Amino acid sequence: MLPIMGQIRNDKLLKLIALKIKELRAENEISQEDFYNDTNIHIARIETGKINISVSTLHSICRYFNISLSDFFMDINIVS
Amino acid sequence: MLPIMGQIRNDKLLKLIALKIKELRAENEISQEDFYNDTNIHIARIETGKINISVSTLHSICRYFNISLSDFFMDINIVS
DNA sequence: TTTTAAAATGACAAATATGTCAGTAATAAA
DNA sequence: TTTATTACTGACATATTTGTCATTTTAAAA
Repeated sequence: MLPIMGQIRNDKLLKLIALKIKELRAENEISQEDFYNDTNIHIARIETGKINISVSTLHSICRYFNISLSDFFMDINIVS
Repeated sequence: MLPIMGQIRNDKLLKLIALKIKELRAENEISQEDFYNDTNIHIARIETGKINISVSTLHSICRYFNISLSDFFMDINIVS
């Protein structure tokens, strides 16, 4: 039995997700405000890694940037 | 501006996630109860697609099955 | 058909995300 | 340094997930 920690927020993961989203937004030159106006997603608190977003929310973000969820996680590999 | 629907639960996505988890559990011959005992994650309500789980929770599930998040989403591609 | 194991559903409290605004800090341009 | 833009933080109500059990339904085995 692995020492799985259940749903407890995985901060390292959230930080990487935050970074990735920041990158996508930078590449596409979209401001947080633009993003909010287009999606109603308050991305600031996501980009600071404070929020453990749902898969639906992440999916919406990926769709906005035309990237698949699989690609989104491509360079995100957490061990613990 | 795309007709993004914000964080509203994406049922089609949740169904596919549910299926994928079911598959993983079948492949590994783990019962929901075993899974629960090992992870404290109540997977039944996830496998019925009723819950829009967080990325941390999904990450825990993937770790349990030794699969990356990127691989998990490999065959999950939703348009809308 | 009865027993047994597994899956699905339901309930409930506590924690947390989400939607929405407003306000502050940081950065860049004039 | 002032102005303008963008990023970050905080707050609050509402909705939803999560943790935990218990119960019902389904399916498989005896």
